[in-house]
Amino acid sequence: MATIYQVSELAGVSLATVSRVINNTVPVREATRIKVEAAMKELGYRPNSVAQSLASNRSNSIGIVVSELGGPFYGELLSRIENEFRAAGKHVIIAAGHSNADLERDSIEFLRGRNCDALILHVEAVDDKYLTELAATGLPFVLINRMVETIEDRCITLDNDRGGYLATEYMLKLGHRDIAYISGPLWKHDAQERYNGHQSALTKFGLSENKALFYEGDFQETGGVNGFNHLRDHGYSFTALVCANDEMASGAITAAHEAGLRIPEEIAVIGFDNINFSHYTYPKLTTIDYPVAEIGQMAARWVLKRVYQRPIDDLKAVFMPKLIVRDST
Amino acid sequence: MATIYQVSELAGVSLATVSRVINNTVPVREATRIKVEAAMKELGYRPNSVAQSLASNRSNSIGIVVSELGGPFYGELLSRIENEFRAAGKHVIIAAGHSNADLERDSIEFLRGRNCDALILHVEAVDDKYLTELAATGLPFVLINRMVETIEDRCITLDNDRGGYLATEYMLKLGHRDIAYISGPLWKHDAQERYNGHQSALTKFGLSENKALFYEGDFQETGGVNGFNHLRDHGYSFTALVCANDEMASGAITAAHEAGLRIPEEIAVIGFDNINFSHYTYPKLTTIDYPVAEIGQMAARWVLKRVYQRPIDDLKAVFMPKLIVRDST
DNA sequence: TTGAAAGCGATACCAG
DNA sequence: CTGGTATCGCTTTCAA
Repeated sequence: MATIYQVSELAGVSLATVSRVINNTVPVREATRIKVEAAMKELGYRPNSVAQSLASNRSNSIGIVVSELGGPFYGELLSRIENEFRAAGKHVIIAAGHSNADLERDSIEFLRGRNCDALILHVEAVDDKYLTELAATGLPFVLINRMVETIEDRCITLDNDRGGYLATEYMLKLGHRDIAYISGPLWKHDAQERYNGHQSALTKFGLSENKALFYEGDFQETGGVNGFNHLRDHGYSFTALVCANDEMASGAITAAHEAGLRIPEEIAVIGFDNINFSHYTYPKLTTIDYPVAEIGQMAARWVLKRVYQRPIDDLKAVFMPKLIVRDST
Repeated sequence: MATIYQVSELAGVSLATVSRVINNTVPVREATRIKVEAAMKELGYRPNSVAQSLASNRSNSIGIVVSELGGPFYGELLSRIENEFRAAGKHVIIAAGHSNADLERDSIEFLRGRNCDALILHVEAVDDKYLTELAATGLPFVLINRMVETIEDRCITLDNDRGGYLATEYMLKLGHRDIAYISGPLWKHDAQERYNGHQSALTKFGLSENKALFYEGDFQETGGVNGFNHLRDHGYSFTALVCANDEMASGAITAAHEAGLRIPEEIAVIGFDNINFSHYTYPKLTTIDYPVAEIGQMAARWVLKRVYQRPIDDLKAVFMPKLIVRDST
């Protein structure tokens, strides 16, 4: 692989000049530029990005930590982020945190070690203190789907509370009064917030929550299945089921089918997230839209603006969920 | 951020020695190692991986090109690959090729520019010639889900032909004779192979293909919807539908529901890939299993063995698809 | 076992 | 506008 030195030699200019035409930072005489470009072409030269990073102290890479690489939710998120950065000539390094504090910390350290210019984090297990201290180190990063007061300006969130409210409110408006709720793990911020929203809606309608109609799931499909069965076995009867995400809703629908119940006639079901496959279910799932793509894009723009000084004006920090009515309610 | 130089100073040893304890390449006296480690700890030292890469001409990063970052298929693939490398202290840089030759080439060039030690490619649009030449440059890479004879030893594939055969054979064994087929874009190797398998099965059973029962889709859900409607409008009637992937099968099922048809009583449907969400459908989708996780793992191991000389014995090149019977047939 | 010193391939400041 | 040169942080001979 040709080096900048060989190019400068072939072009008969100094090494510094070649660097200039590569980065076209300062003006270079047209004739010189042409000579250099010809030389680069002839040698098939491509700058060594590692050397560039070392010299400039910029890696042009952004680290991303998400819980899982698989899964429709993260897929879409990553996809959008990659797109945005790719267009800007940056690239992403991705690591999985698996919703586990140690692994999340590991991933973050790992990425820091790769000299990422910035990080985009979707971490659930590390505590606020860790993140606050991380911010104090000067490492630029954005936090997705989580609000930490001390570093509020780095948070891009969805109003999960509102989403939870919307879901249950919709059921209430349809006339349901016995509404079961399958939650995500309550130690996760978003699960807790969605649940809060659910409770608010009940309160708003003058109802008090029936604990027998609550189940704490795991945000996975099996959680939906188990939750549904548990509620049917141990709980009061209910005509509506609110699930804290689509995977669990899908599981619940499967379980309902197996129990021979008709949806939505006998039980109405609503999910949350509006993942790509939420309409694979039958009947198609009514859900709350989580604008992942937009949030991913915004996170990328935050970095572009704050770290790379790109001129971007509107940085939006809080996104609003939206009710998507389909056939399961 | 502390540098190796500061560590060496604090520890009272030479810079070279510090490097040795970091990489524990050559023996270092126990006492020395302890001094150095203490110094590293005190300074909160973490090696600068960029500098390491430049000096060693090793980036410890593996580039991956897939068609889309979203989507259940690639998600699982990436997830497994990341896992495997993470455990080996390597990391992945991911780029999307979007099934487009220019973008795929771009992605590859981009990754080469980042000095990846190796590449794992799931590319569909670039031609064999390009890949062959790429191999000739000395860049180590594995090709997933595609066989290019000239670089056969770098290919890890699924026997798509066999998979297509299995799907149709199963329908035939169930007694179906009017079997419609919704294919992927035929310019894609895997789509073509799966289709070939379908034809072989028909032939094997002494049937000739009815072109009116063929539709070329796009591997997306809408392709399944359109395909189904097209076949119903323009084709002969059929009792079974073979789809070249699960997304299209899901679309077809939706369309069938809308047409008021019962599955599998009136139309049996089978998919291909066995993506995570293939059982979200109702009835649950019968399909052909594509062992993505294993293939991802194998690709990672290929790299670990070939590029990083890790002792790994069994490198398997061709994987076999498997019939997964659920409720849609 | 350890140290000294020569790179790795760029960037960027300082002159000219 | 262009050239010279120090520098980035670490790896890797070569000697000692």
